[in-house]
Order: sequence, then structure tokens, then C-alpha cells
Amino acid sequence: MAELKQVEIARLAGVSQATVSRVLKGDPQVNEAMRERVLAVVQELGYVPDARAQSLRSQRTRLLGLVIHRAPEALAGDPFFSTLIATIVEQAAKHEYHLCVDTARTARTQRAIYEELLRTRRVDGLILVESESHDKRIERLSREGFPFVLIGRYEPEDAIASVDNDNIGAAFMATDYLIRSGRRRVAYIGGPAGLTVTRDRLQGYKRALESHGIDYDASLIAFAEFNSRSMASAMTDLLSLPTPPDAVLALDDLIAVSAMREAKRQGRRVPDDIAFIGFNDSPLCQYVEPSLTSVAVEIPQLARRATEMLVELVEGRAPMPKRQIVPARLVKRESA
Amino acid sequence: MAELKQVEIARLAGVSQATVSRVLKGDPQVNEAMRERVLAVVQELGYVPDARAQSLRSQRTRLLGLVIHRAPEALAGDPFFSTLIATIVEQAAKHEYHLCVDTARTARTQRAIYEELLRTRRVDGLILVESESHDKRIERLSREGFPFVLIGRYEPEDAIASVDNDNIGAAFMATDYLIRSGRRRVAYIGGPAGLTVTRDRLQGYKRALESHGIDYDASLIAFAEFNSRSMASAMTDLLSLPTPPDAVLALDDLIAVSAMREAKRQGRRVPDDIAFIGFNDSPLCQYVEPSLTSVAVEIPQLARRATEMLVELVEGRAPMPKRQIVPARLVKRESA
DNA sequence: TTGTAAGCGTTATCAC
DNA sequence: GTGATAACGCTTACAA
Repeated sequence: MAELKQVEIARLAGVSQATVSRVLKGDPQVNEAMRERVLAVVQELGYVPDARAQSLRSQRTRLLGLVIHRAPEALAGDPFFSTLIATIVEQAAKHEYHLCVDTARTARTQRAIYEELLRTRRVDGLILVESESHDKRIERLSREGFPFVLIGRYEPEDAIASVDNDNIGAAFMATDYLIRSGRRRVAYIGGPAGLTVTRDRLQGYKRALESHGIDYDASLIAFAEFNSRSMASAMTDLLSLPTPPDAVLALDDLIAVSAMREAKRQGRRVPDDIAFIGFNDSPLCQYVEPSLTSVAVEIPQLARRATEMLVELVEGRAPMPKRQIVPARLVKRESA
Repeated sequence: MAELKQVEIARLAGVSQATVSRVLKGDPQVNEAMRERVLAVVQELGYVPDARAQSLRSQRTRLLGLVIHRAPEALAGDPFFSTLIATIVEQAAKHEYHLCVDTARTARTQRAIYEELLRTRRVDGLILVESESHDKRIERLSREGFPFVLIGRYEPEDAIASVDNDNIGAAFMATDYLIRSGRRRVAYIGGPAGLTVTRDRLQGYKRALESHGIDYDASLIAFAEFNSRSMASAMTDLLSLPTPPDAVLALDDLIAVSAMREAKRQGRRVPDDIAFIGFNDSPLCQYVEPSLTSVAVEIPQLARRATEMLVELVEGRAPMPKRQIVPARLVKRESA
């Protein structure tokens, strides 16, 4: 098996090794008889080219990278990443690319991973998620001209290839819906404060308040880490306000569900006393009680477009347009 | 950047390229002065070796593979795979390996992926999950002597490296618990019938019935695909039996929750009329109502051990023992 | 149209 | 100890 290389095929087919390579590349210049002779031997021996050698020679690994900045625990119940990964893998496969997934939490390991993946040329390009306002990774990758696509937003928006939800619009829509249903004290629970998505949705929320002439009240804003303790405690804080909220818009379904559970634990009736809306429209929404109203953000769509863009970049084509927006929609259920 | 190779470092440090390689490999034979000179240049230019060249030369890619046989939709809410992937990535990183994730559903793409991943030597080894009774992949990989570790069970058990829950024992424990709490018609909803895990847990279930002198009733056994329609309809069938079940043991939490939801929809009270137990102890369990009793199967543990074993195999050591069992425990909540 | 040969950037085996 | 040099298995000018 280790001996099965092109020279061996060439020897058996009575041609040169270069011809074997040409046949396998589908070079139209090769004579039909030779092609068949070579292919016959290839078939018979089940020869497949060595990806390592191809990578070195062609300077392409046909591997895309995805780095996730979360601990395994924080990933566990989260449907965002499983859908994301599965969809990227599937889409990449259509172009004969594979996906290399890494996780990095600390700044140190993050740096190490980026070094490792791109300077070593282990992957041909990177898909980034969960960007922050001044994102070192993005600055670095742009500077070095490395192919990457951001799922999210980064200023200036047209400088880098990115795919995103209309997060501001989506949060506006959800908040507007809450206010129209008669809610007056709508709280917002974001994820970590640095994340662009946390900020964008906060902005949409603010605009909706504004459009209804409701004053912004900073005490109604909370930020949670991606673990259930933090999510619940954000809700506890909100509930202990002198005038607690009568609705909550949460950054994702997991946060919404944790918060809702905490509210129920404290005797609040949902949606009568307090309404909840999450993001992602994950399967979870249907299972909780009351079922969770959620903004569906089309993760597969996001993943597919990002992958397509990255493949284009990697193969030297310029993706058009550089920034793509995937619409979101509100899926109404019992919680709001 | 593309020009940054060992020859360049060598030129600047005034040594031979071979010496640069030695310094980077930590070869103790090199003179201290030279080592420092080389390292200084390496530091300054931020040189990192090219993984592609290393792969070709060393015949190692430092990439492990994981192939998942599920559609993206079926992965979406499932905490099993996100935890699995994240933990493998983390553990692999400790040995400086990366993870390549692929998904394959059809037999054709499955075959293609195995070809692609291993014959091409794109990865150094594979972690398999969701094995079936006569698994082509396993037969093939064993035959070709390719390094792989199974998360699951395969006969003969000591022929291949595997890590597994004690599924028979765990299902026994859960079923036994249901019977001891007074349940007499315990149903079992598995996943696809071919999966080893589906069969193993069914066996544990049967043994528990036996130990209590309860007759096995085949009409209480259902198999579901990993999509919510199939999960719910399995439950509908069970509920329309002349004597419906008063308890359900499900293959995983998602199935349990879908089934429980269906039962509630049909007016059954949980756990009064019917009890539910799932598997995996996913975050979901706490969020549903009533909260779901579940068998915690220590996915991180499974993933870590599998990764360790695979690294050993890949690096030519024989993992000991070849088969490892990770214990499971019952996490009692409201549903049973 | 096919063969020869020069790399791709490392690692490792030789001599020196 | 260190420096040439030969692989690793492939792609692709260039030569024939």
C-alpha cells in the first residue's frame, strides 16, 4: 500500500509517471489508448493520489479551517455550532474541500492556533465566527492577505468578505413585536459584551424602543457568558429590579430558555407576567414550556454562503458581493 | 511570506539549512551558539515550518479524522456531537494533532469519504462513532491496518481499539429503576435498528425485565430515525396500543423529549401516567417540563479516551487495554 | 503526444 | 558538530 504510487502505476501500464499524473488530472492531451491503459491499472490497484504530496506540490491542502472560541461545555447544547459545522462540511465537500475544526479559548491558545493553522499553511483558508469589535485575528489575517470569511460583521464592512444576519434589523423586529404586544419594560440579555453580535442586536433593540418613544433604561441590559450559571444570574438580577421587565429579548435560545426557567422558578408566569424571545429557532424552542418564540437566523444559509465565498477566495476568484446578508424571521410560539 | 523557509533562515543565520532543521527539532547535538543564532532569526522573522512539507516528508499529517453519519438537520439540536467534537479537538491539541470532521450520509459518499480520508493519507487515523453490527468501515479499516478507534462496540470486542459506555449495564440500571418505581409496561424507543448502541441498550432493557420476571412484549419496542417526526410517531404508535406503556426508556434525550411532548399533547400526565428516561444528560434535560431523568454517559470522557488511544495507535504504540469502558450514571429528575 | 527532470520544503543519512 | 545530499510523491515546464 505504501508502495502504491504513480511510478508503480506507470511501470505496470508501461508509461511514464508524468503520463499517469496527466491522466489523473484529466489532461485532454493524452491519447485515448494510454488513458485507458492507465485508468485500468489505477482501477485495479485502487490507486488514490497521496494528499500530502499533492499539498506540497500544489501549495494547496484542500482543507478549510474553522476556529471556535468556546469551551466544550459551552458548545454542548448549542445547536448553532453543530448546524454550522455540519453545513460547512457538506458544502465544502461539494468543492472537494475538507474541514478542520479547532477550538481555542485563551488568548494564548488562540494565537497558537492561528499560527499553527495559517502560517504553517495547514489550511487554505479560514471561516471566522463570533467576531469582536477590534478583532486581532481579523486585523492580522487581512494584513497578511490570508483568505478568510467572517460570519458576522466587521468595520469597515466592505473591506473583508463576510456573511451575516441582519442582526440590527432582526433585533428591531423582535423588540418591536414585543412592544406592539403591549410590553413596556423590555430587557435585553446579550452574550459577552465584546461580541459584535451582542452589540448589533442591542442596537436593533434600542432603535425599536426609540421608534416607540420609549426611554432606554440601562438597568434592563444584561450580558451573560455562555454557561448556564451566568445566564440564570443575569435573569435574577433583572427580576430583582424595583420595576422588573415584562419581556426579555435574549441573544440566543439557550440564554432565553435559561432566563425563562429562572423567571418561572421565581413564580413569574410566562407569557402573562413576562415574555421571552430567543435567537436561532433551535429544536429546543419546541420542547420547552411554554414553547419559545425565536428569531430564525438561517444558520445553514449563512454557513453555505460563507463556504462558497471562502472557496472562491482560496481559488483566487473575488467573491461578489463581498458582504452578504441573510434575512431572519420571527417564529412566533407561546412565550411571546 | 511564501519565501520564508528554512534556507532563508539558514542564509541569515549563516548556517546550513540542515542545521536550522536540527535546531527546530531540538536536536541536542547542536552547538549552543548556533542554536541561539538560528532561534534569534526564527523569532525575528516569525518563521514556522510548512506543515505540508513536514507531512510529506514524515508521512504524518498530524490530523485525525472524525466522520459523522448524520444529516446537518439531525445534528442540529444534538449535544452529543458538539460535545464530542469539542472534546476531541481539545484533547488532540494536547498532542499537537488537529481534527478533520466529515459527514457522510449515503453509502456512496461514505465510501468516497473513507477513500478520500485514508487512502489519500489525508489523516493519520480515524475515530468512528455509531457503529453497526456488520460494519463495512470497520472491516475495511481493520483489514488495511489503518489506525482507528471506535466509540462503541464491535465483535470480537478485543480485536479493535474501542471505548464505550457500558450500554447494556446502563439500560439495565434505568429500566430496573423504572420497574422498582412501580412501572409495569416499560417501552423502549431506540434509534435506527442497525446501530449497535440501539441493540445494546435494548439488551440491557430486556435483562432488567427478566430480572423482575416481566415478560418481554415486542409491541413495546420502537425504533426512530434521528428526526423529530419519526421520534414523535414512534410515541404515537406506542400510545395507541390496547394497553399503552406507563414508562419509556429512550435512546437519547432528544427522542425522550420528543416522545414526552407527544404524550403530553395527547393528554398524558408525566410522570403520573407515564415516565420518561433519556440518555446523555444534555442541558436540554433541565429545560423541559417536567425535567428529564437521564442516563449521563460522560461524552467528554469517551472522547478523551478515544483520542488518547488513537494518538497512541498513530504513533505506533499499542493502547492498553484495547477496550475501555466508561461508566454511566442515572441523573434523576422529575420525569421518572 | 509523451518523457525527462526540476522543484515543492522538509527530514534524515551520510560524510567531513 | 555541521554541511551536503537524497528522499517524500506529486505537478508541470520543457524537451523530444
